[in-house]
Amino acid sequence: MNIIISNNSSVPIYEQIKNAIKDAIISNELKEEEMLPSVRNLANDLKISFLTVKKAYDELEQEEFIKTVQGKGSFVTPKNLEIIKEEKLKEIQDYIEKIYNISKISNISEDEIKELFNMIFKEEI
Amino acid sequence: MNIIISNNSSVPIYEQIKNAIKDAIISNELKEEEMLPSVRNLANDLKISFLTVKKAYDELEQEEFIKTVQGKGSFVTPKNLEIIKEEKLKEIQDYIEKIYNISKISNISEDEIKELFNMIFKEEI
DNA sequence: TTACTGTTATATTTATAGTATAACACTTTA
DNA sequence: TAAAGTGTTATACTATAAATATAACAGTAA
Repeated sequence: MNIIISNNSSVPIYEQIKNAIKDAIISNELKEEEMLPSVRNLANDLKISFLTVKKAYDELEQEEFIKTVQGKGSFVTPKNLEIIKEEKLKEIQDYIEKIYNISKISNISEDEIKELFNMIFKEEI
Repeated sequence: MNIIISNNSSVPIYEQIKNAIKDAIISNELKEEEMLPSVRNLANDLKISFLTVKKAYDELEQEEFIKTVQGKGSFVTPKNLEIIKEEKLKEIQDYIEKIYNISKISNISEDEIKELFNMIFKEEI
């Protein structure tokens, strides 16, 4: 698994790790029941403290993306893909609502937004 | 002008003020050359330190939304509305790109997104 | 037993947000 | 010119979150 973190980002390192692992799970790069890197290994690779990795793993466990067992390691939770998809649809909905609010305040038409939308979605086929 | 701030928000107070004033300028609630509340007045109204308001005003000045003159006050910069609109379109574009990335990773179809989009944009007419 | 896993506790560093206070400087108006 | 309103600056302080360092502890598997 390829995790890239940035020190300069305003996003905390543990959040960056969380997001990278979530994405890997959702895209099936990390499969169900698969073991994640150990907190110490990942910490060494990323040149950060293992406590930072642990924080990321702890939160991923709370959100039920992974399951950690002392002495064994952390593993991807077998999860209903539909549930994850619902969560992602919710995220997209939030973004669309933000776009909606900007458009209302700035007097930007729905057509202009659709144009942008089509541009971004078509440009890579 | 009506500014509502929240202490609990993870968004810093000075950012909340910035956003509220930007929105007021963009929606023309605050018109060109109009004077903003003084740092002390706004600070009193919001029950916060005037330094927090000043920080918001300083950044708004850097972004050229307002112009501050010592001894006089802060005023809305006369600004090409097209430039502001371009900035807002850029913001929308960024959100659409985020949506695009989520959809790629999560295998969510363009049609599903369009459906959400139409739902949100149509529901308030 | 050894070498992996994760866990916990304590302390420290760093950066950011926000506050408090006081003194100072410019502008307007009576 | 004085007063009252603007903004400015400097210093110090508090609170919080993020991240680290270190060390000791505990479970698992070969």
